[in-house]
Amino acid sequence: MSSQDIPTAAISRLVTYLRILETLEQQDVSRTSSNDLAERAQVTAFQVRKDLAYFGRFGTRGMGYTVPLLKRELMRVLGLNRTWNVVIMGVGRLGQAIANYPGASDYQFGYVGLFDINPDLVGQNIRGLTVQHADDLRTFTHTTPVDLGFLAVPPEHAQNAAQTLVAAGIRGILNFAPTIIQPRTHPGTTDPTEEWQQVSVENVDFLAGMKRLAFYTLNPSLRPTEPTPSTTDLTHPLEE
Amino acid sequence: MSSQDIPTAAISRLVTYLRILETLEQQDVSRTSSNDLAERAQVTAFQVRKDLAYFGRFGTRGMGYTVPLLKRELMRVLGLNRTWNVVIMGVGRLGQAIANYPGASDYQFGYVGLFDINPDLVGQNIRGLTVQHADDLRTFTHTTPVDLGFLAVPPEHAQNAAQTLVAAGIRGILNFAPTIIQPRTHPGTTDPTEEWQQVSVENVDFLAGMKRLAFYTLNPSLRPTEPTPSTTDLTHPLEE
DNA sequence: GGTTGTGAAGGATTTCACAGCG
DNA sequence: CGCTGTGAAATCCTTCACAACC
Repeated sequence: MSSQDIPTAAISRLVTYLRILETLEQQDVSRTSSNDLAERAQVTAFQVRKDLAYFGRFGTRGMGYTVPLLKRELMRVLGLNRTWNVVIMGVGRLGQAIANYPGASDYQFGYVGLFDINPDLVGQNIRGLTVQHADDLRTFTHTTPVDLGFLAVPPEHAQNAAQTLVAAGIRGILNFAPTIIQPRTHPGTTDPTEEWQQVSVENVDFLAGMKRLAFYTLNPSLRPTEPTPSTTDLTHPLEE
Repeated sequence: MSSQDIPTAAISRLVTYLRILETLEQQDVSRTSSNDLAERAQVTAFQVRKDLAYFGRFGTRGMGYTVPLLKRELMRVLGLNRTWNVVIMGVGRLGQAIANYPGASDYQFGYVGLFDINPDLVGQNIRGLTVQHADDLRTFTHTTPVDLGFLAVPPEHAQNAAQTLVAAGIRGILNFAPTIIQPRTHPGTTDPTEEWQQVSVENVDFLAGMKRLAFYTLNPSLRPTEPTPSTTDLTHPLEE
């Protein structure tokens, strides 16, 4: 009950709220409300308020939320007000697409190194960075602090590549490979290794998304229903 | 209580189980168990059995599951034993990366059309397909049946592009843009339009994953804990 | 003996109603 | 008077224990 009482879904929603606030800010909207955010994020207003309440009190009763203020607070909560040094492991087609994707450079995410095991790629220059051999990652992290590793290798190499990242001291992995990274060095081992203990892995899985979509397109009735509180809190449940 | 009682998380896990079964089949492993699947998928064996039970009885008591049989059943459940005609809306860098990503062509997902509104791209040939103008999608669907649309346009065009897909009769959208697609034609409208009623949207969101990773790397204590039932069902809670 | 399939218990998340405050 | 913040209720999902069966 002590730690670990913030639902992971809440974190995903915070990212969504932040995105909405950025859009509002661009449109010079200065104020918003839990109802407005809820509608745009496709959740209930209760949910918005509860999610925010996990991290503090950011609104003004009777008034709502100030867009720039709430945006700043959410960025702080999510850790987006600092710089993040990122290496990409695997610079084939996928890794290069990631390196070139615009938007990652917002929020001070910066690519500081590109690594691969393919001799044809090592030495090549991509986006101003020279591709280095994966074996040199460990030495690299001695001179350059690296916070996150983006894993874009073929699925059969993903576990090994992840181990290379962890061995180099990297504690956050964004896994693009369609496979599950096991938090242990040796497949048989049951207890996670000490250094794996602190590693966070997030998955971005195109193929899985495709398959989920196939299922829900075939079975629309099993689709989770989007909440539709008519604009207001659904006070006046019925007239009485 | 009748429909809509299968957790969405269960569907994601089925995709994972299927992937594990494919790996096992490649390694000529013919049998598995809920314990084995659980360990590989990083869930509990209870969870595996419950997830499968939503869709049928696929195992043999005392024996476990037959890999090819369970694989076939999961493919059927997920709708992966039929062909899916896909169009890509938006063939900039991201859309082209998607078109070239290997693995999508498994399971009979096939790209039948590429669409964009950029005159520089329209007419170009990519992977054997000629890029067409988005305005021609509707006519296109009259001659070629299209099941799914992959949305890879810049976020500010995503809502419009989604509407084009839906207007053309497409009922499944895989959204790669970092934005939420509203299931309605006009922003103000509260009731989803008739045709949007049946549309399924799945999101594949690289930037959101990056931000969630930042949060959990900064707050490892809030990370959801992976279940670790020692290999067996955790019978013998303690010796007694 | 071993492993699945499942109703029931337990826990976690979401929904709610309203107190609290500008 | 309006909208947030929040303990309590309701719901949903996961875990469990064990019956069923090979």
